[in-house]
Amino acid sequence: MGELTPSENEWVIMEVLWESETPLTASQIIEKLKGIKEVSPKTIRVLINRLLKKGIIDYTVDAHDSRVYHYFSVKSREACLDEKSARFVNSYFKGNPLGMVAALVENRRFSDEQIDELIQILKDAR
Amino acid sequence: MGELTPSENEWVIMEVLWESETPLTASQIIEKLKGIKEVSPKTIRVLINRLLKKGIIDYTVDAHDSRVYHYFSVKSREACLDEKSARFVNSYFKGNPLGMVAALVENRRFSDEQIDELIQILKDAR
DNA sequence: CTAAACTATTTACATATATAATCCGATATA
DNA sequence: TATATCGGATTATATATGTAAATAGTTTAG
Repeated sequence: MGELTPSENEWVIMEVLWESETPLTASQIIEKLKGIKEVSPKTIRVLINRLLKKGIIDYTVDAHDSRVYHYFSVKSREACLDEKSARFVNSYFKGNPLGMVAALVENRRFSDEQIDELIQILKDAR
Repeated sequence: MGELTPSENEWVIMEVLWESETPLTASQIIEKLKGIKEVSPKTIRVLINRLLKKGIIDYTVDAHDSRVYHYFSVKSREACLDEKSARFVNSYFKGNPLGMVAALVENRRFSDEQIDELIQILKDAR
């Protein structure tokens, strides 16, 4: 059935749902994406359906207004990120995450402050 | 014209070319992939053509045997990795590479030895 | 010389993805 | 009440990708 993780554009919707405390209607999602993502409401609804089909989100129906769906994420951001990252590192860094970080450092993707922060994170992880 | 970087499967071929000192014929590439990647020679030739079309590789013709192409990479592994990583981090970590590393650490993707190694890499980068 | 084998090119087909329009039923408004 | 609107579902189209067969030209083995 293909990928179990959100595609790049589906991810934009997931961010909205992951941020929200409560389930959101399609209209609410569309509203929150105004300005952030220039994409047609029609497209957003299709993406929502694909996420449903993938089992990454689900919805509830309000007893009062049963014709509107309230969507919520079933899969956590952490789980999705972990899958995405694992696949990425496997495909392009021979499964070695250290190679990825080394490349980021090499390409100066981190500021000095971030490097310090990272060193701290790593020390804490030991 | 779409992506300028190799797709996941195209990447497998790129690894072979990046490793090689000299340009390789399709047959040589196929030979090197024996055992590593279980994919039809037909498929490999299609992937080679797509890489050509993307401008990621090119070929030369041997004066003696002009009907055989010798393929070589035009784009470095580093450049491709940098593009891939930038896009990945932008899409899934809001452009913050630190978030990615933090997630990898969080998920225990590094051994203690690797963590030490990383700390060293980071210190050297400062 | 003819047929088998090899090289590159073209075509094919299924799935994934980005993007959006159409359709259909319900509702709200003129 | 008639119509415009809104929500969800379905259909559509183009590109990217994985995967491989068909085609055609050249070469080499028999």
